[in-house]
Formats: sequence, C-alpha cells, structure tokens
Amino acid sequence: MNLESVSSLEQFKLDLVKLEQEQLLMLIEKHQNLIKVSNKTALKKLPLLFETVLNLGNSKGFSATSLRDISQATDMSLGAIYTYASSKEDLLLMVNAYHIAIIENCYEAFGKPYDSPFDNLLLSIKIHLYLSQIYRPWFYFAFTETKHLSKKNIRQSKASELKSEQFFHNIIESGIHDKSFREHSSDFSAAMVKSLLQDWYLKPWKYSNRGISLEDYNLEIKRLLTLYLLP
Amino acid sequence: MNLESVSSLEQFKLDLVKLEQEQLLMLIEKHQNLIKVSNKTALKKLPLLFETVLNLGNSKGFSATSLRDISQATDMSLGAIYTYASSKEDLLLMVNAYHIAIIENCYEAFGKPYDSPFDNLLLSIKIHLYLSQIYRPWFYFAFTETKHLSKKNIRQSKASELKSEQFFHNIIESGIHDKSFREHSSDFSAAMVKSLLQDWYLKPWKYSNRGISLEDYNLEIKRLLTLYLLP
DNA sequence: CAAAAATGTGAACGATCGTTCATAATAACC
DNA sequence: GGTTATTATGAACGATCGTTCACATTTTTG
Repeated sequence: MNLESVSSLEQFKLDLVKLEQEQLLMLIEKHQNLIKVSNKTALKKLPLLFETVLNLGNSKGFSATSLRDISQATDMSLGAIYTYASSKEDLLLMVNAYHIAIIENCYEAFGKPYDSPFDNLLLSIKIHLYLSQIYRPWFYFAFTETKHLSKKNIRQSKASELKSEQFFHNIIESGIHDKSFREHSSDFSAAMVKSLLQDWYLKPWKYSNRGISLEDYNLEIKRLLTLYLLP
Repeated sequence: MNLESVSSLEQFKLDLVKLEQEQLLMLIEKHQNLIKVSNKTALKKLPLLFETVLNLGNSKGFSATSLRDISQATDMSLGAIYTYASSKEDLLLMVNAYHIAIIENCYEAFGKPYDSPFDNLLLSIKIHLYLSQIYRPWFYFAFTETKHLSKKNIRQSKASELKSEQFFHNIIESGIHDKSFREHSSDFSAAMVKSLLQDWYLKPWKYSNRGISLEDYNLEIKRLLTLYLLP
C-alpha cells in the first residue's frame, strides 16, 4: 500500500488483496484453538462464511440470523460451520477482528506523508471513503450490531472509533497550529468529518438514488472543508 | 407549540406533553382492534411499555429482547402484555407509529415562520436537536432496528427520512434562489446537516465525554453553516 | 490402492422463544 | 355489597434456537 494505491478505487482494491490474505492468516493462527480444520482449509472457506454473516446480519440482524440460515446460504452443514468457528459468537468476533485488523493496518501504512495538513486531511478522507466503500457491509454491520458484543469488545469498538477520530483531530490541530487553518474547534471539525464519512456507508441508498458517485461525494467534502477550514 | 416553545429545552419539553397525550390516544384508537383493554387503561400503561421496549431494545437489540425480559422490567405478566399489544411485532409498530406521529406533527406545527431562509434553517435544526435529545432512545432505536420491520414499513421509514431531509433541502434551495446563500449543491448541504444532527443522537457518549452540551453543538453547526452557506 | 487423516453430515438434545388460555384478582356498577 | 365487567396471572404448548456427536465421505499419505 502506497500513495499510488489511492489513485483510484480499483487500484486500491487490487492492492488490498495481499493485506487481506495476510490478515486472514494471522486471524486463523490467533484463533487456532477454536478452529478444528487446517489453516489452508480455513483460509479457503472463511471468506464465504464472513460474507454470509455480514449479508444476513445486515438484512435481518445478527441475533435474528440463525445458524441454519447461514448453513443454507453457504451450502455448508451445521456441523461444518462448527469446525470453522466454535460458536455463533465466535463467528461475530472473527468477522470483527478480521476487518478491524485490515483497516487499522491500512491506516498505519499511509500515515501523514505530506507537509501540508490539508493534503494529509484529504488523503485520510479518501482512504476512509475507499475502505468504507469496499467493506461497506462490515462498516454497516459494525455500526448496527455492536450491541451484541461483550462489554469488553464494545469498549474496544468505541476506542477504535475514537482513535480514528483522533487521527483527523490531530491533522486539524496541526493545521491550526501552523496557521494554515482557521481557528475552529478541532473537536467539532473532526466529528463533522467523521459524520460525513459515516453517512456514506450508513445511507448508501440515499446517494445511489441521486446518482452521486464516490468521487462526487469526495469532492463535495473537499469543497466544504476548503470553505470551512482554509482562511 | 409555537416559537416560544423553542426558547429552551425545558420549555420545549413542557409544551410537548399535550401533543404526546393526543398522539397516544390517537394511536390507541387506531389500533383498537389489537388492544384488548379500555382506552383509559392503555393510556396509563403503554408509555411504560414503550419506554421499556426502547431501553431493552437499545441495549441488547429488539430481536434479542424476549417478552420475558419486558415482562420482568415492567412488572407485568406475559399475559398482561398481550392485552396491550397483540404480538411482539405489534409492540414495535406502535412504538414507531407513536414517535413518528409526534415528530411529524411537531415539524408541521412550526413550518417556516421567518422570511430569511437562514433563520428558518437554524430553527429547523434547533427543533430537530431538541426532538432527538428528548426522544433519543427512539431515534437510536429507529436507526439501528429498522431492519426488523416489514418491507412496507422499511419503505415508509426511508420515505420519512427523505421527507425530513427534503425539508432542509427546500430551505437551502430557497436561500440559493434569493441569493442569500452561496451556490452549493443543496443535496449535499442538506445531507450534511442531517448527518450532523444524526451524530448527536447516534454517538451521545462522544459528546458527553467531551463536555459538549446541546447548546454548544447547536452553536458549532451555526458557525459552520455561516461560513459554508453565507457569502 | 489401501490405510489413515481430515472434513462433512444432519438427526437429536435441551433451552428458550412467542403465544395462548383457563383461572384468579381487581374494579366498576347499581 | 353483591354482581358483572375488566384486567392480571403464569403454566403449558409447539416452534425454533445453538450446539453436539456418531457416523459418512473425501482427501492425503505411504
């Protein structure tokens, strides 16, 4: 993952594949005590299982989704599912851990490469938009189904949320500090950016109905921030 | 409900009481065929039932909430609950219908009283913030639990969402038309306003942790829109 | 290709779910 | 205050849930 990856959504998607494989393998090794099949077999079938959990979970809710639903949708028997995950809750945990790992890794891979805070801000926004476009089912799932996690995992989830907001916050602070940004509340500014990014994956139907593309949306955010942040 | 109601959250809350009673009674009359007790009895006990559904639903999800949970939390027997609602789904429908009725009524009561589009916009924002503060449990519930409704009700829910966004959209359009606003995309501007309002009730913990009050938040939105919309 | 290892199968189990209903308790009425 | 109308109760029922496990099938190995 490098600055060229972010030249288009397609390029970004391509460059993600390697990271996905790595993270999936790491996940399997971490949960080895709960997985009864070999790494190779798990690597092959877990993606389908994850995809199905997200699809069914997003359409009828995770707790309303039965293992029989998942079994039918994946063409795996009930017993087979239990060789890839030790329980229904475990399935949830793995789906979350997998996506969180990819996303956090992706953020770290880019960092803040530019001198200009504004450019760094725009880059982070683009990355976030791309990620939420590609993993939209998970972003939506994570938002609406966090309540089914344990208290510890809910805390972790909120922390991760704050961490990414802190990322925007820091960039904005540095812009205010070097006088390239107006003196706004960086708390509010960061929250605003996050809420705009959120709207994109929480209400996709709104934007697709209006024929607003990802690039359009990205551009509008840029226009807004230009007027709001730059003197 | 009039312009004085919006002078403070407390005043707003007071003025809502009458509307709440009216709408609850209308709801009961509408669902009379599914309610086995007298209007008077229903009027007395439904609010507790609604509150409990929202509380439990928001903490563990609606489909993971059993009628035995609700029974325990309300000190009503299983049988008693079935004299106020004919099924679990009905409970959900009534909670939704009740709150939607109040909120839509509230919006209609105010309309667009000012000549200046900017003033009308600020008023609508304040009303929305007040409503989402008072009925936060429902706003959150409606957002995360829509998927448990029937397809018809989901369509209705999205329509209601779009309707309220259209309200902001129209105000912004009129501002652009009379040259008091800059020439932005009113689609994006309206979506931005909505997503900011959403963040307030979807992530309340974020703002309370930072000691940001409702009035603070309202003011920040005003500052943003001043820079973004006004020439 | 036969033996061994790995993976897949789905009937069966106990728990819990939404819902009903015969009956008890309470309130309303004259 | 006795009678009727209204509301409350919770054991019981069938359906469905997550999970297990004895066994069948497939793949790998030597």
